[in-house]
Amino acid sequence: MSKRSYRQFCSLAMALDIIGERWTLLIVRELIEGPKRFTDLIDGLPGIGTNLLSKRLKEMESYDFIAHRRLPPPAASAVYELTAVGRSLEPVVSAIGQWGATVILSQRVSSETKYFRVGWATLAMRYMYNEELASQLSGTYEIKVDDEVMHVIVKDGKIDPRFGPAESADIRVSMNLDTYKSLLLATTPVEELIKKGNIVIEGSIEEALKFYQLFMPAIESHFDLKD
Amino acid sequence: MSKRSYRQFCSLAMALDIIGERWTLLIVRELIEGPKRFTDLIDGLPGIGTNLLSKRLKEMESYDFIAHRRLPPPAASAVYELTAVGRSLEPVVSAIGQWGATVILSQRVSSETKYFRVGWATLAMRYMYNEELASQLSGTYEIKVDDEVMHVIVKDGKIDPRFGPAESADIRVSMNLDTYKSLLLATTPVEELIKKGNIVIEGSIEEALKFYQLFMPAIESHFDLKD
DNA sequence: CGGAATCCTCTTCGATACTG
DNA sequence: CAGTATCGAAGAGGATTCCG
Repeated sequence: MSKRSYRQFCSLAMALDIIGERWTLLIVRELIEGPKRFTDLIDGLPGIGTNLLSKRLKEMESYDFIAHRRLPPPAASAVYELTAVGRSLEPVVSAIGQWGATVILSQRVSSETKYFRVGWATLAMRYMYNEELASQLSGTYEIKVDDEVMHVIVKDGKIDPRFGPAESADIRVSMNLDTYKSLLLATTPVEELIKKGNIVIEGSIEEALKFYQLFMPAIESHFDLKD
Repeated sequence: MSKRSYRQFCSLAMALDIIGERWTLLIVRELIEGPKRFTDLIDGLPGIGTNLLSKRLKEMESYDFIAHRRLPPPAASAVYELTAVGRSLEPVVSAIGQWGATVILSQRVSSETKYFRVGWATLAMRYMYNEELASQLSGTYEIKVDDEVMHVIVKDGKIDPRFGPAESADIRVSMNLDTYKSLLLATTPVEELIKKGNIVIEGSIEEALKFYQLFMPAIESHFDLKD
């Protein structure tokens, strides 16, 4: 056995020995949303292969940053969930995610990203939004990408992005994945996407645009990266 | 060719496509210290193998987060250095490093870490020290671990850790790697290490202990992680 | 000597098939 | 549904060689 290791007495290297393996941080991302079953994880990690997921889960459990728990009788299934140590990885996920957002935007690296889950967007929103702008806005916004739905509750300068449809939304927008990509990569102006009908909005367009602005700072900030 | 990719439209996954490969973040760590030559990098990355380092450097150059520059005639060697995009990875390195420090401490994962470079410590100090305590201290502290030397200039609540000996140090401490490990992992009380002569101090012991306190918060904070 | 290419072995990954 | 078993493909790592 004897896991692969950098064998360096350095907190970065030792951390990477633990969380630097392929898929590990993506599993953490999935579990930040909440406890999940094995198959839920498979669905959120397209391409992983059941054997590797199984192996990673065991490693992560041995490091005590996830726990394998059997739910009480009614829903007699087993779930994986983050422990306190696992949750302490949120700043790491957030730092990498933010770096990714700005760099990907600055390089327009859309590549051929085949997969998308709306849960990934809810997580990203949580660390990408502009608090100051959020305090000037309030309401419930429902967003549909392809056939997945999420909604965001904006209130008192905070946002609460959630998976699934809203009970009562002030505004509903829907689009397909390609449109969503051009929206986030800022390859096409929003206004144009709306005019062309690629984005369908139920409710006030102005409010929808304001909502979009909440996530624009990241989109702008890539200009700072130029040498 | 066609690099391996998660192919997910998620900033975390896309970032990991770029920086998640083995060794990549450790190369960034090395270059945060400053521009380095190929062989300097090899020395700071024990076990990497020249072919793999070469491959990683090319990848990183293609993503524009490092640059390969030839120095002017006197020192006619080529160096690698971080670009602005590369430097923007510092928060990532810092977040992972901090997580590593606390978790490693909480689990006493010393493992069999064979390698150590004093440059790794200077980097770690930069994001691990307690600013409030630092403001109550000033002076130049020289630290020797095995046969490598560093020094830290503490002034106005800031610290400046550097590679190499100090021109004039107020306090000099020296120890071997094993002692350094028990010091940082807090497996043995400092006082005992000093008494036993494992740590040799030139100058005020009290001042040396105060200096050590600068880096203790991280050592204490692991208790927060218990479930 | 610094840096890169080649060759070879070993481990890890990824996809599918199979089992309780 | 929740994994285990299997196997070909890709990547890692060490040594050696080649080029300047």
